Amino acid sequence: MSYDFNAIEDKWQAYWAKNETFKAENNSKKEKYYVLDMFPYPSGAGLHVGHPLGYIASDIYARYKRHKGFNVLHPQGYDSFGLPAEQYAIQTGQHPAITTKENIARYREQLDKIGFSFDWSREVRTSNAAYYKWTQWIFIQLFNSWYDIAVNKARDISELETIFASEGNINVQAVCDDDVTQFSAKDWNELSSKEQQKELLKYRLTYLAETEVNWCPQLGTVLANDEIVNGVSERGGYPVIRKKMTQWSMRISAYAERLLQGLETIDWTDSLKESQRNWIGKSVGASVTFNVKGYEDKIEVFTTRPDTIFGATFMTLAPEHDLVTKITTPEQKEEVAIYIQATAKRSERERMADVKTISGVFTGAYAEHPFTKEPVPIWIGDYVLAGYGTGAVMAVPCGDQRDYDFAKHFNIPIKNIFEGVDISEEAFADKENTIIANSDFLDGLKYKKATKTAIYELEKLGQGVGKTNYRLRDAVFSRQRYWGEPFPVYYVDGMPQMIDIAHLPIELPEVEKYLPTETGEPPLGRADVWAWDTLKGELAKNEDIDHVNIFPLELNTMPGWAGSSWYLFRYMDADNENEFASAEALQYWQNVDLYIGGSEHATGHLLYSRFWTKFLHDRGNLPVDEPFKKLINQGMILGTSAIVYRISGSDTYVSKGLKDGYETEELRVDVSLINSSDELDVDSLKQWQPQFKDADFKLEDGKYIVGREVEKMSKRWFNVVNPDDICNDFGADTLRLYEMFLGPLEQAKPWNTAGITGVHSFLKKLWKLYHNDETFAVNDIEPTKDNLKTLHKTIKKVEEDIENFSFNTSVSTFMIAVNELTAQKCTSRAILDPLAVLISPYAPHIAEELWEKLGNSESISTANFPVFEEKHLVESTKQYPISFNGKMRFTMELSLDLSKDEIEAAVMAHEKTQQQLGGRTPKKVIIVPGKIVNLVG
RNA sequence: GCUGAAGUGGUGGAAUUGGUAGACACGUUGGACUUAAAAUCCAAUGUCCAUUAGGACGUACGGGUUCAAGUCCCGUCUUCAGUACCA
Repeated sequence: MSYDFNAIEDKWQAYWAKNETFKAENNSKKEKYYVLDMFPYPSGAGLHVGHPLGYIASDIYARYKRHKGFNVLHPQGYDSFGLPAEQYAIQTGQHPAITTKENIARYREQLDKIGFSFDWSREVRTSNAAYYKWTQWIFIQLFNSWYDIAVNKARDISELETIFASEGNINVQAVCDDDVTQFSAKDWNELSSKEQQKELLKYRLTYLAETEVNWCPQLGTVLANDEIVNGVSERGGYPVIRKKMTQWSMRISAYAERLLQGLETIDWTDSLKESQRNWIGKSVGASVTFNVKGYEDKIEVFTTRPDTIFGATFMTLAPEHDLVTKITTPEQKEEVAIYIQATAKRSERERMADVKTISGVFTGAYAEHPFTKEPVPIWIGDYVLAGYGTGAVMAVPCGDQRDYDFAKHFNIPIKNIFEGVDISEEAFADKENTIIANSDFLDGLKYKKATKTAIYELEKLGQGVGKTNYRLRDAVFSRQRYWGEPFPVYYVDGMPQMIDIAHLPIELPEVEKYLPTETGEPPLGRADVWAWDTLKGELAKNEDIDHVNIFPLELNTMPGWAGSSWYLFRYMDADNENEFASAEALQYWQNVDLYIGGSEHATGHLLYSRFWTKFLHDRGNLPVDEPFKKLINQGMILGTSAIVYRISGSDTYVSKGLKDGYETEELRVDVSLINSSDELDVDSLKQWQPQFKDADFKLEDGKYIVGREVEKMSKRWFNVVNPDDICNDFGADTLRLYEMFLGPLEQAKPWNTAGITGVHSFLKKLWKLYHNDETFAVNDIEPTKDNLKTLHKTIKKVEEDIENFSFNTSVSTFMIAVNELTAQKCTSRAILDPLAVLISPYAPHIAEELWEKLGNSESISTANFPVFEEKHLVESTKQYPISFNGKMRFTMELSLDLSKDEIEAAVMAHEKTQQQLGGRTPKKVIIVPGKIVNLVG
């Protein structure tokens, strides 16, 4: 009876589907455990072997936790809105809804083949109206909220209106737009309704504002900061320009401090937390106001070094700073205009690439130093960024290298305010190891005290205040695209109004042309879309908003991260039509215990979902304020591309070993045409693409050898390996084990099919352990001591491995166990029964099959097992000979099932006995739980 | 530049806390079975010296601590990832 993996896997996948084996119950007395994968974009390319890596790891953990007796929620779904789905639809000329549906069907088929224990009854798709109804609902909640700094949480906007009506905004501490001015209750009540709405918009957590956005003409949309990499769009790599547009924004900046603090409470990797910290970019310092000589205007700067204020010998403004044109003197006007034009021409990317060149120009104007009242020349320089702080700096050349370089370049005086520090070569940026000098009342003080004193004195003058600045910007939330959630918004007299939640969802209309436009006009704005009759008709039923026939709807759509920011909660109660999830479900499942996904979402999805979670928590909609308790980043599986070498200008391809004799160019060819020793199947290549049809090949030793390159797995490099092929040839259990065996979960590693036979033959050996040629060979004889030792050793190691997420070493442990038990000719049920349990999280199909043959009625996947619970004494005594001062001595290692305290007590007793007997005591005893290392004389 | 991670055989990678470095697997070599191949099984496989017995050297490099270092400390080099004029 051979190991027929295809039949076994089909059988059990059908069984699991039919019996809904992995359906999680919302009402359970068991302890809950929530294991989640980052849900995929259903792109047209389908899954490659890299995608399931994280899913396999989470599946092992989910299955393990079920065995441990937990009620495990392990759902899956699709992030089906957003740019990738739409780009694919554009390429294939089909409607995104159709391609998305097809892609999802394909993904599902591929996922099912691998045997995941997903609870598909809870599947979510962000592009389903039943789902995005609640995305729209959350948007409305954000619109109806403001952030109260006094209580440090979001509150209902109606409460703010009440405050305004009774006392104005004088006592309100809120996160709001910069241009908010003070008003009294009387002022407020005298405002027109429209003016009041305008004012409230400055406080709402999602608001409409004319902002400088990152506009990508090729994609026809704006992009968030995290969607731009090195100055070009993350998707497609197209140029991005700055443009002013009226856009919806999310006031995530209100949560900057809490997003930072919350990192302390969650179990994520340090590098990921560090990325979020950098992205939030907290810096503590002071805001200082400089008066401009001859003008009423003031220049506000942010500095982290108010202690160095006496070293400020000039100021630098960003070329885009509002005051530049106003304060520039007539003599400098031309020079300044030329400079501004030149910098505007340089793209963001060029500016970033070229940080060495120092450029700037003097405005001719002077500010006044707040303390010395001396004139401070005002310069413009593109090293000052308009987007950070106030777009202006007080330049302290002695303490900041950039200011120093700028000053040297333009011969601006440098004043040394550090005692005994040489600044003739470079600035002195060290805060800690110096004393301030030449600084009036700051003389003789150290950094800390000087900072405090400077802020105190500035506050006394009314020219400064201690301030904490964050790099985190509010997130632009509008996209000029078709394939996204419509906003539940219409406009009356230019002011946004929320559509009543009774009318949700606002469904995305069917359109003929969904391509983006280069001008920024949203696709929904095209005339043909005004067949949006369903919506209009629906809205018209409500007399209050009958005027949607006259007043326009919001035509932008939401960005890709909208739906993914809260999907984890929808899984808890996926079919609920009345709430995004019921209070009971949310209370029971709380949040995700284990989240596995790629690190590329560090500053996007993972930050936004934390933000929405905190917001919904503030508004009483969630019991938790962090979405993901523990997070693991799986490393990427890379492809190994195959390269052929074409002799330039010819149709002749030369084998790798001969290529140095020619001038060649490299072409990538499909990796499936290559065998395990890098030899190319020339005939298949000729079939593969027309360009190779009549090609000649220069062989070495009768073979064409290709070059190899490890790079990202991608269709365009022809290096994609499809998991379906692996499942067909070796089985899903082999694929699962092999992906784990490849190396540590979190590490990037190239896919290489070479080693897969080792894992596959392990499964065959496992099968043979339970079978004697044609018959099932397990019996009820007593296990031997060796049998038990092998089993218990394996249980201990596998449990440790799973808890530590070192799945790769478990596979080795299984191999050793099977080899040992085979050598021991073990046929005892008492061993082979628990062994099947142990392997089942990794290789569930074969485990189920063996488990059934063992005569068990219940599915191995649903039963709880004591095997992971037992504590066992592992008897292993090793002796290591070591050399100590020229004499042979021994160390002894004992593995005991005792706590650390118990071991300590035992060692003390041992020492005492040894002393009483006059024997030698150990020189050193190292104790760790479960083990003693005992150095004896 | 800064931050983080890492550097171990021909290859992927093991080695909880300092305690037999190279588990396990791939590959390679030899053997068994077979008419043959595949499959399967067995043996060898860090490097060097030695016929053997055995010995020397070995975890990027240079130092240090220790009875004992892949692991800890100091310095250097390299690679990968993230980030970047953040005032």
